[in-house]
Amino acid sequence: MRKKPQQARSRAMVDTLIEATSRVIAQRGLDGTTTPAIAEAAGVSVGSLYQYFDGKDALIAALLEKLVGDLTRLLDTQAQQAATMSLRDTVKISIQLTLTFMHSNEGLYLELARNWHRLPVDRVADVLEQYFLETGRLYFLQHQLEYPIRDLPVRLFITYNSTLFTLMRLMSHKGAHLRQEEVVDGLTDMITSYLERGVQPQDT
Amino acid sequence: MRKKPQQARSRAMVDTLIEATSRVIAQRGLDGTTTPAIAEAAGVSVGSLYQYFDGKDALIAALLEKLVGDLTRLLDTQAQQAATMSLRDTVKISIQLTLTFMHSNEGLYLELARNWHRLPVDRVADVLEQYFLETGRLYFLQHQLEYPIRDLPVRLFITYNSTLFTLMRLMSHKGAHLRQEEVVDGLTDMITSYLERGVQPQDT
Amino acid sequence: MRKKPQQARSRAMVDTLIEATSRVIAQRGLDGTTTPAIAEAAGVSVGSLYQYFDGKDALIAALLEKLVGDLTRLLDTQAQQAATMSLRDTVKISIQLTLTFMHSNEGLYLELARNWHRLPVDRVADVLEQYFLETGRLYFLQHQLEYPIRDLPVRLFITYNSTLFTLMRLMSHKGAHLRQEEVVDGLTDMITSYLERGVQPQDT
Amino acid sequence: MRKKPQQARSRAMVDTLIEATSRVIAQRGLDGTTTPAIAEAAGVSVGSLYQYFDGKDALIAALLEKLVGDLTRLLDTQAQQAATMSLRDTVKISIQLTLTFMHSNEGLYLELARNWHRLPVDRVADVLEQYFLETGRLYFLQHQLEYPIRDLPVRLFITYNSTLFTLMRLMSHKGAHLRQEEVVDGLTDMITSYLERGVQPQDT
DNA sequence: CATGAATGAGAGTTCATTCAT
DNA sequence: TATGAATGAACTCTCATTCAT
Repeated sequence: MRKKPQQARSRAMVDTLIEATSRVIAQRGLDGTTTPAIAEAAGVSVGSLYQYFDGKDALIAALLEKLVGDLTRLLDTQAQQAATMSLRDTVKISIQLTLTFMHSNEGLYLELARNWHRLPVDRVADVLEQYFLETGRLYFLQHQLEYPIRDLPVRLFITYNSTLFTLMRLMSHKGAHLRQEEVVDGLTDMITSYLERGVQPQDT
Repeated sequence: MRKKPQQARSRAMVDTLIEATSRVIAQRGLDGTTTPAIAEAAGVSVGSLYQYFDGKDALIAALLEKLVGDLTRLLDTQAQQAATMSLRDTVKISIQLTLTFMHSNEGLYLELARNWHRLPVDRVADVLEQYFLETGRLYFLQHQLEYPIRDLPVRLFITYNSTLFTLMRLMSHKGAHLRQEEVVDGLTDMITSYLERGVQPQDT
Repeated sequence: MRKKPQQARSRAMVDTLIEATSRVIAQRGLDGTTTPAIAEAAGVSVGSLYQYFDGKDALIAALLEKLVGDLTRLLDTQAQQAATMSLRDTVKISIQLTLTFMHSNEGLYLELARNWHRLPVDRVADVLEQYFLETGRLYFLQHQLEYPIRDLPVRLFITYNSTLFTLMRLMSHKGAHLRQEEVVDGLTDMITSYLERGVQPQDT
Repeated sequence: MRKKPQQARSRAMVDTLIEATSRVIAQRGLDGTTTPAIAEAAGVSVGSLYQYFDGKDALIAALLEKLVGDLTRLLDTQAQQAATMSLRDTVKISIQLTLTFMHSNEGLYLELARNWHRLPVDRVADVLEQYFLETGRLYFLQHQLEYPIRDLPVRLFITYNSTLFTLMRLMSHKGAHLRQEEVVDGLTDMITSYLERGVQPQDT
């Protein structure tokens, strides 16, 4: 960001620009996200964009940073609730939440997820991983499972990538011959039982 | 395609161009794949490119079409062998094969997989699905399992997308703190047990 | 200049801006001298810049005007001393003074000299010419030379341009294979003897 | 240069572009020399410019390179003639030649000389220096002067910079109160006698 | 058929200047 | 009067595509 927003309308402009970037990405795709398009969507001149951001990439990075914040807040709430439920319910609700999330904002997050390899997603990935680790920890505390899950990092890596991309593909399906609910249930089943198998048997 | 390659020379040209496209995508990424770059890699003029293809998209479509063919041949062989093995072995070998495949051709297929949403991948997805369905059918025949698996399409959709994208993410990891073998084993475990649970109990 | 600085505050602002312009030119070169850069260097908003100056060019013109003043004062002192010395010493000291001058202020004057053709330098040139004419006049008075030098304007034009640009080139040399002292001595020699040859022989 | 000109019209294009650059620099100054202006002057699209040159700088570099060639040819001829004349005549003719040169091509070379510090002029400077050294060598051979001039590099540096910039300033003078001929004669006088003083007295 | 020169729309970016606050 | 947000013309450069040779 080039300028520290010192006036009230500056902060508004920053938000407007990030918001415009969201809309453009959602509506025109990442490839159609050009500086003119963003400026137009924000109802602002190109110059203004460069007053506040070093360029297109910086703008997208800021959007992702904002996403990190939003996600953190969302997941923090979620993690609390998750701990009180069964593993299966926790998993299912997480999957449904992800699906809802990806549908929100005109599919913005879907488009971002699709293009993960072209974006600075490390921070986002960290937040997600953190969420899963924390959720797991709380879950085990709650359920009095003494030993932590075996190979937790690997299991998390596999499960959240499987979830994310399977849902992504599901949403992209044109001739949706697959019912959304079935896929969610299938994923829930697959992941729950996989995670359960990682739970160490307690000593007797 | 503008002209049917009726002469040997023409077919050679078409192949050369597709092959050049592969190399450029592998080496410079999909975004770096420009028509001049392809023409140069093919040792041919841009004009010739347009003699045989309607443009860049048509060329990439042709490359994917060729990939469909290659994949079909590869998987046909694979399907035969798979039928004789246990489900777990079948799954594991499929995953390993996928990994090898993605590493081959200088990472061409990895780059294609990453950019699936920008490419006409429907035909490729169909072939993969077909393979899994066929493999499943043969497997059940071989193992005398009377009833087909429950919700087979859903299970296949979930498993191959999970596999594909988890491996894709694994290969893209820079600070690879995850051991490849562990992830393959984890995926194998998750998928095998998920599929097994879809097998209908036989009437007694 | 838009407003006559009638208040002390205003005059201070004008000076601050001109001083900031100096620094920016010296540090970033004339091409890198932008209005935002000047405003920032002055610790002032761009708006204020335009309160006191019609624009960038006006600011630079004001800087040159200030330079005219500084130069006048500097040279006035110099002219006094010069009159008491031999022609050779006068010339040498002038050259050395020019060199020192160009090195001062982080090379500001060197950068201005390099870009003379893009700047309103007429006034500066006039002052320099005036100095040389006055110095000459005093010199001849002092040394009881009845007749003025022949073609004085031409000789001055040639000598001060030769000095200025030769020194400028000397300072810009990267692989300085020429010793500064040698060049100063060479110039001194060339100019002194050229000027001497302009001195009219006195009637006897 | 991006492309080796393989077709005849390619070479023509390269020449056209360099020639257009010349005209634009001469007519609009170096600051007004933009890629659109060059393309327009060449009657060509911007794209073509980038087919043959890496950008504006490369184009200007090519122009200077051409200048090096032209200059070399011009000076080679000159050097031959110079050797047969007196030192004074040689100097005078060189100065007049420089003046003519700077006036030619609508003042192109004047504008280039003015902006020497922003251009890659090393090659040009080398050629000039080479010319002076060679001319000197031939001159001394011709006139049977046994010993070479003292401090030749310094004297050349001083004389050609003095000449170049004094003439440059002369040409830029608006209210030309100085007669061109006078300045040329003055320079000739100054330089000739300066060089002569560098000639070593022969042993007797 | 093959060539590669030529095109030009459009992208990213900068900065002198204006003007509402 | 001071501010700095906003502007937009202009610039450099890219690349898919066309078409004369």
